[in-house]
Amino acid sequence: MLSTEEQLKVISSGVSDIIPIKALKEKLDRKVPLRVKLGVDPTAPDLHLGHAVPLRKMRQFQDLGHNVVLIIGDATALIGDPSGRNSTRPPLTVEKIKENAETYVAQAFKILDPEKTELVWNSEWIGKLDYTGLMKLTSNFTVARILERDDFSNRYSNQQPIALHEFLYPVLQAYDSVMVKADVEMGGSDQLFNLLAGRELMEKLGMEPQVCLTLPLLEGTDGIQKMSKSYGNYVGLTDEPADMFGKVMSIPDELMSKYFRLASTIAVDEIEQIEAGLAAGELHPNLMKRKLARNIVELYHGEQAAADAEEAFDRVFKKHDIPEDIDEIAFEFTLNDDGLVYLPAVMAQIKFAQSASEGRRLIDSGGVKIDGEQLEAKSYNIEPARLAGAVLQVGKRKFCRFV
RNA sequence: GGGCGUGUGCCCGAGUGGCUAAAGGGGACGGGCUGUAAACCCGUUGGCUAUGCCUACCUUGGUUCGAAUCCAAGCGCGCCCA
Repeated sequence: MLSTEEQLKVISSGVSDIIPIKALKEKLDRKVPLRVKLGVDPTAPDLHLGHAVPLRKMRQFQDLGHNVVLIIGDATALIGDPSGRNSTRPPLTVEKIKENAETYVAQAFKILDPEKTELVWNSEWIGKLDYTGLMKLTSNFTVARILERDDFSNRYSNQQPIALHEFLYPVLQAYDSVMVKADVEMGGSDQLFNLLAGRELMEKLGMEPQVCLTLPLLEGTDGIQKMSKSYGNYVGLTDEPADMFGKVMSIPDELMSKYFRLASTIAVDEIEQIEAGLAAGELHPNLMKRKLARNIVELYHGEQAAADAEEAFDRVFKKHDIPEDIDEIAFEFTLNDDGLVYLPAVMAQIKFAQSASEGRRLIDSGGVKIDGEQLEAKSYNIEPARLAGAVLQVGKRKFCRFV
């Protein structure tokens, strides 16, 4: 095992807080593998790089020789985490939870080392809690303590309802920590309250309290809002290699370092060199972003796919060529009275434009090419011979070949 | 239960009888510049083979030659009183 100092360097890379850092040092000094806990809500079946952040951090712990406990919160999912919410979440059905959990685990093991992962469902112990148990458990927390939490106090003062069972969420999450005897629990920075509740409960029950490690939220490809499916700025773990590469390339430069630290497998020492090189202007941002993109694609799709994705990227965006693999579309052209094809309608039908009107506008603004040749404004009607077997390009990234 | 206010395009938001397919901003998209980054510049942003036609300002009905704009009811949201 590496020295405490060396381990801390890796562990603290990219994190937003470790509370208390001193306790973590003491734990590491014992040279005994730690139990690192991450609880996940089986609510989001399609994971993206934002979800991968805590998983990556878990993997780093594993690589340092520690063990991780991944808790599927199937019991707590019935409540729904109130973190960052201003209203009660609708409860999930049991079947849906199972289904989500399965996809989650499948994707999570692309990152985690299965050998060093203990996978548990918290219904195992929460489901066994009886009335007496629940009373004992909840008596460890006061209403005032729970109400301190921002989400709750805001809702309370804004006269928005807080259902009684929502108070149980932090309590049960804390109970998870007790049951798995966690040394470290990690979560997003919005999870701090829940993590601290675990620390508090363990202490009350006479256990050594866990260390809370929070990770920053990862911004999406727009560089502004947190990565989320609903903002359309996410990089999905199951995205096609070429897409994934392109999306990573499109993140703002300022975000590179964060992505390196939170989403890539590149070693901390090397990241520090890259950061220094970029700051000094010795390394070109584009090359470094490529490195990042390649590494991330490699992680989820393998080396070959990453190399192919980069090549395809260059082809289209550097050489302005047509990509190798284009969707081939068997399309029956309908001819108008002049024996021509009305292209805007075709574009709408193959979803390259929202409507024929938009298709017309795209043509007028020079965004449409046939076999690489830009169409002039108002040239809506095309000879069928020109389209047969030709490649239609709309904008920078939409291609198809008519067959 | 009572009183008041509010509802506009993807989002915010102006408009308060005809000049409104609806100002302005954001976002998005297209073009230019580039490193598919950022910044910046230009353009587009309801539908329709289209110098015009059609559908649109919560819903339904009404007033009017004419309504996003006035009236009524309903629905949603918000505030105040009980």
